[in-house]
Amino acid sequence: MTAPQTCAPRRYWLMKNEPDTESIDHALAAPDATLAWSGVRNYQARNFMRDRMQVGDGVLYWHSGCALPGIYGLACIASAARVDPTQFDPASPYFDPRATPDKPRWLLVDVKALRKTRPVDMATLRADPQLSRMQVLQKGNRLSITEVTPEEWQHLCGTLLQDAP
DNA sequence: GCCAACGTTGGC
DNA sequence: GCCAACGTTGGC
Repeated sequence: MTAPQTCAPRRYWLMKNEPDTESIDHALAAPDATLAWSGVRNYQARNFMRDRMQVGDGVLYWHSGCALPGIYGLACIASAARVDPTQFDPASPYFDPRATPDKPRWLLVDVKALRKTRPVDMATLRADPQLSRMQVLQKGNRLSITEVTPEEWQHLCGTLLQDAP
């Protein structure tokens, strides 16, 4: 017999962003250190936001498309999923002509940056046997949002993401 | 800039 | 509903 799920367990996420314009530094400098995570155009990632994310979930803030992709900060989910307005904006690179306000296709969440970490790149992650199953390390992974297990999160926080000695 | 992997599209 | 072609992602 399990306890009633009045309070669902916290989950953990890895969220990729381009550091040119939306680095952990940009996020920390934003009002309330919070960014609207717009531009997700993949159904699986959208469904994570819609179905599984909850306010307070932990986030590994990942920089991608840069010299050294990896974890650069810690953040948390700061809002429920809501309609991503960039899908309706013809001037936006994320414009989706098939989306209408009546039938929106894409969602976003607010992400609140908490702090920078030391950079932890993919080679470092791969060198840790306890992290070998992280989705971001799997061949062919292209998802910009992946779920991190509580074990991976705890392990990371206890080792690689601790402040330098 | 390359290219493997994967998602999406659209003809049938 | 199949599946080939195409586009995109993102590490390298």
